[in-house]
Amino acid sequence: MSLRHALLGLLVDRTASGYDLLKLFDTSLAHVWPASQSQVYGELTKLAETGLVTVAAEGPRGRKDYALTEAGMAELRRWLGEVPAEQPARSEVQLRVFFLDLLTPQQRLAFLDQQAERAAAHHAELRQVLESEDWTEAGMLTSNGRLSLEFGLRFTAMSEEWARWAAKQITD
Amino acid sequence: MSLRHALLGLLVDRTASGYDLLKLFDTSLAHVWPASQSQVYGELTKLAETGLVTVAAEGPRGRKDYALTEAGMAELRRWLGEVPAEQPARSEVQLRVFFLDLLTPQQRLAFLDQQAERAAAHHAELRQVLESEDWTEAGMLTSNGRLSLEFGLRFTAMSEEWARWAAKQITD
DNA sequence: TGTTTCATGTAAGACGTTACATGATTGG
DNA sequence: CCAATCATGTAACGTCTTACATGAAACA
Repeated sequence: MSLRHALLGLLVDRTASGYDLLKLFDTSLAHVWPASQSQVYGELTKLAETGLVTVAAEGPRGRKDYALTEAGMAELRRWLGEVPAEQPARSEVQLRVFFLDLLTPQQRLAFLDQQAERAAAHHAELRQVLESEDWTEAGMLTSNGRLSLEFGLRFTAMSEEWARWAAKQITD
Repeated sequence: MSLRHALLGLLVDRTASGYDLLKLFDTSLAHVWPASQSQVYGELTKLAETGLVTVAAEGPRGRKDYALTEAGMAELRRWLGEVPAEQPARSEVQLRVFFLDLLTPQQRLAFLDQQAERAAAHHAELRQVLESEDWTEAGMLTSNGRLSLEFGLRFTAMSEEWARWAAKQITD
């Protein structure tokens, strides 16, 4: 139930509509916990029913401004205090690697090259975020966002290196 | 639909029952694409209905030995030839990092330390697999399995380093 | 006035998890 | 004969994706 907690977390220092939250997801949380429109609206309704958030105000086009309740804040803290369960790591790319020898040598190499390129592109994208963001501002990329971004940078760098290494391995 | 293709892939060089496949998942594919018992049996039934696999033989306790059909092999190759869609990376851990400042400084440090320990433990586990497996044997860990294992090793090493780095960052 | 942006909602279906349910065979 | 292992299946429930549907307000 991480989506629920992501929403609660985003509502800690602002009140927001589903529409606003959706944009926050697309910017700050996109690489960490993506969510679709229907999911966000659905979850907000449930959250309001449970009393973890309330509709603090209604705006122009049926806009509902949600605010975190005390119960919501308590739930968020409870979740953060929990020891997270180890989540099963699923990687379609690694699954393909398992069956790589069903491809021709050229195809294998092309696949790994492509993965390397992809990781490099993603890395560059994150680097741009790092350089463009104003880390002192109270946007959503606080110092914590910086930590998470660093993880992304390291992950993409590692992924590219691995793909290059793997390509070399299968060339022998 | 990766589960489907994982099953087809495992049936390339052996015929196997759902029970056998389940064990293969728990050993070789556990870290790449885990699957539950009900999922495996359900998918095999669908696969047989579609004609991608057939029941080649029936054994003792209602055991069904599945074999890959030509259509199944074709589908597997088609899938492997495809350019994989970039999959949304969800990480509960990184989501928690985003909201880390709702915890006390001690809790934050404890969380990151725990993550570092977890990554280190996972890394050690994979290293054991690397050292114990006989890579020349035709078990399921072929040279491809080696590539995938290397990814796991690098990923867990990177994760630990990141967590240690992050812990240092928040100490300042 | 017409296009863009804001804004919310629902429905169908795929995928995954956990739990329940059942029974045959093997080996000690 | 009893326990462990082999072996399959179903049902309920939660999550996520894609697509459909609708309309108000802002702005040019």
